[in-house]
Amino acid sequence: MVICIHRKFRNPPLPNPLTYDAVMPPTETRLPLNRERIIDAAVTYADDNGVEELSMRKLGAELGVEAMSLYNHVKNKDDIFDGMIDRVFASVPLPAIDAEWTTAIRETVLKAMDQFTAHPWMVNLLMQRGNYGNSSLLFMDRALGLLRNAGFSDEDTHHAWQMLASHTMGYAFQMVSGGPKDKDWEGIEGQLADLAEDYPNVARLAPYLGDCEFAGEFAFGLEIIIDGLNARLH
Amino acid sequence: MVICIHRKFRNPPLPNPLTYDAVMPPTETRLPLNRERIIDAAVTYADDNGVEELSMRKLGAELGVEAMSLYNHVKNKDDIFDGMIDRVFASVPLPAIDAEWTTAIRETVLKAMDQFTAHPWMVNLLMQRGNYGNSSLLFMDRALGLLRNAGFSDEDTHHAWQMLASHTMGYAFQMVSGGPKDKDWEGIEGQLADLAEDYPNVARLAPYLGDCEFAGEFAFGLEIIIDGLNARLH
DNA sequence: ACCTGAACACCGTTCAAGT
DNA sequence: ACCTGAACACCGTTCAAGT
Repeated sequence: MVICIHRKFRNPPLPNPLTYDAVMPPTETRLPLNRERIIDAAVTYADDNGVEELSMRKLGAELGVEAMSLYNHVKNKDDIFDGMIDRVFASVPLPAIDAEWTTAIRETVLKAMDQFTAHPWMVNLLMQRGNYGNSSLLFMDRALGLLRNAGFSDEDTHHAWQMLASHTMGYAFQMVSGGPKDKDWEGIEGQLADLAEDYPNVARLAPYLGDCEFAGEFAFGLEIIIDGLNARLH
Repeated sequence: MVICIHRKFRNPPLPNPLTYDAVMPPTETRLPLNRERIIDAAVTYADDNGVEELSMRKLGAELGVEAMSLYNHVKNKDDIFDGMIDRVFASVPLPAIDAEWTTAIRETVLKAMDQFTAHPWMVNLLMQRGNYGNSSLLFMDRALGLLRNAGFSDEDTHHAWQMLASHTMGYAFQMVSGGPKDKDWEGIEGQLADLAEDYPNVARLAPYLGDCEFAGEFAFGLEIIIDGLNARLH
């Protein structure tokens, strides 16, 4: 959760005013608003409540400020979204550019997926905003360099990266789009049982679709892709 | 574009009232509103203007009706979204369940991709709504049956399908998320030239990233995946 | 049965006004 | 320089009222 000192001055005093005054004297605890704090709060809020719940007014409240104040530090809501995307990309460790490519790319892709699952709104934002921030460019540059150094041609480097990115985004997508939103899974499963004669294969594979132990699935496909690319390299 | 007869009665008369009266006598041309017509209009509107532009009020206007009338035939906006998704899935030809699996699955996946590119909003909606409508279930059931009949175990069938679906959604995703939205491509390319020393690999591969002849890319990866899956089958 | 206007509780964003 | 209140032009959705 975002720690919001500012806000406390607008609310009733804390249970123990002595500790309160001692720990945070009003004048210096009022840390100034800035872009970084806004992005931080937005990421946290989206993690906790979903991006679709994020609004300028709520974000302002979270920071103890009116919505309109945000516009002094941020261009608009899309700018905040771009900042959130960049923040996530910045948290993915960059691949060593001259390592053995199969293990290095596997590691990198798995780390990226970790971040995408940790921030389920990421894939959504990426789709509507694109990914041309500094962090994403740097990340991409390193990955391309790794593939190039491994011996892929320019064209095949692009092919390989596109394929790895698609696999990653595709799985992240499936994870996020997950289940039906409004209807409960109970209803769906009951429906599946009822309609087993209409969709026999879906019904039989429902257990796999349901629990969907995700990491294993993703790694399975990743190996096939890496193997295929490696075969084409030699 | 949606043909909207109803609306004409709220607007100034057509240039030639004689033809007008002859062709469409007011009483019977007023085709009643229903779910299907609403979904139709929504698909067309989203194709033309993007989903983010679609609102109940605009959709109503498109149909010559107030926004509130829509609620007589549709639960809410999400219900419309679900209808749109189902409509697209219904337009993908189902795979023959007992054909040779590699050619059949390739054909099916490519046809699905055709629809995803024809309706760029599809991937977006799918992500926020899930895909458990009748058409998508039927489509999925056939695909799973095809893989099962080819000899895959239940578990491998699920793996294979998940992988193919991820590849498809991932590429569709990349296509949709395409370029940066606000900033113009000019600016980005100029920036890339300026920052060639920061992102040398991105800069060198920019031509591939830019034009991105999409279908070839997608097919390239699809072959690798099909080959890999086939190897694991035998 | 179907459509409507008015209303409610929200949005993102602008702008003049405050300190 | 930073924050604010009021306002604007939009949302999705409900509901009582019309036919």
